Amino acid sequence: MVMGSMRKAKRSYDPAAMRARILDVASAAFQSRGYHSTSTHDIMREAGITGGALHHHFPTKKSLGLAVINERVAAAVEEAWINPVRRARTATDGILRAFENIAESLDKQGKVLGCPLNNLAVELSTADPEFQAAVTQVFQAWTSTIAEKLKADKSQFAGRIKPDELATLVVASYSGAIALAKAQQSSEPLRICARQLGKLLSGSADRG
Amino acid sequence: MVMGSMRKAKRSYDPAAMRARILDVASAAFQSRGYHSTSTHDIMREAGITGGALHHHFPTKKSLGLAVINERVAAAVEEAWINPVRRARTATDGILRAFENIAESLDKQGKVLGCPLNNLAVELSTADPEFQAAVTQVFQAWTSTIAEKLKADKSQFAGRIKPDELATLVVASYSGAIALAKAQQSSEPLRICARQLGKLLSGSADRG
DNA sequence: TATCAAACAGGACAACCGGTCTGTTTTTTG
DNA sequence: CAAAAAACAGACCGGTTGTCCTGTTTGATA
Repeated sequence: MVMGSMRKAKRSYDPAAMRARILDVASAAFQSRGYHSTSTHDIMREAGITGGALHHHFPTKKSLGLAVINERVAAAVEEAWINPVRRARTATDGILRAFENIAESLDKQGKVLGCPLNNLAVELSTADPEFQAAVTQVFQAWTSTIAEKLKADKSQFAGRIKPDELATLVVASYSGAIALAKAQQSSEPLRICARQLGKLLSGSADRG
Repeated sequence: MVMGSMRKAKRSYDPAAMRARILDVASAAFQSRGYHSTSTHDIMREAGITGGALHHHFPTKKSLGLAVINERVAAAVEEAWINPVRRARTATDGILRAFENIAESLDKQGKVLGCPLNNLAVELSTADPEFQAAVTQVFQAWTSTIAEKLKADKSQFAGRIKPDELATLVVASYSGAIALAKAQQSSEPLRICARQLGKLLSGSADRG
């Protein structure tokens, strides 16, 4: 070990970047290993930071978990579902494309880690009221966006279907499908559910 | 503290009952708190046993977890889904009744703890291959039973629908619905999904 | 430039975790 | 009925966990 040439890396003193790096590492770790199986020391090591830095930005592990849900997980749901559905031509189109896009990205990756929201929802909902509230809020935004798009679709005349209920089924089907996908490490459940869901969505348009 | 009148409870030396009690406590604890959040000491204390007894029947925590999945969780799925669906008049009838029965039992209980299979599937599938295999097997038995019932239904003429795919959607919808129910601590998502799913199931019968 | 708070570094700690070990009691076996 | 095996009791251990504490360095402020 040559010590003479080793200089300590200077501190960057960029609190925003530090906080972002912690959230990056934490959200990735929580998704792949889960909240309880990830220790604060794991996060410190993977992020290359010390306990002081972690404690400064997130005094407790719980506060870090809440920040991951409110900032990273919410943003992920927005990118994968909320924005695509809003921009889509029709609700059905946006929903089925979201399924397909996620299924494709799963095939590209080696492992199926599951939906970050669903993972934390199942693990932490009953563990803590604050976690539950944070998770519920993201689910709510997700569901209501789909419901709004369904209402906006001109092909569905008012009263024939219940957009809020149909949106709930879509979210539930996706969450369950990705849970199945995680269990059998395959994207097939996602594609299967998309196909079957498509029948209901197209059927609702002309039958109600 | 009066010690003179205290007698040590005699050992029962009933290994089957001891093993059953451990599985009772463990499966209940795993469902309400999750696998990783439940310590072996928790189980020992709640079951009123010592480390020696626990280690004798289940040398490792993992072996206990596998036994819970293979014996208790599998049995729970059989009782709540597999047997009711087999005995039902039609597949649609059995499926919707299973949703409704579970929703009712959730209302009776104070808390929504989620589906024991789904909980452990999400928490442990990526953590260990043996857990994944055990979970997948239960999912498989569940799905194939529904698919078989769908095939047996005379109202669905052959080729019009894909029973295996429809069964996957049913299981996924239920798993996701109960995840939503757990998140918002309400049985509503379950009832909503049952209603929406009913449209697809009845529609499949006469339209395909 | 002196002052002060924010932003880290890094060690320490009590509690806890899963697993092991030795010993004792009961049942089963030969 | 002796011997062996099974079924426990209960203490113990090394490693890990989340959190806290004391410094030190930097940027903001006045």
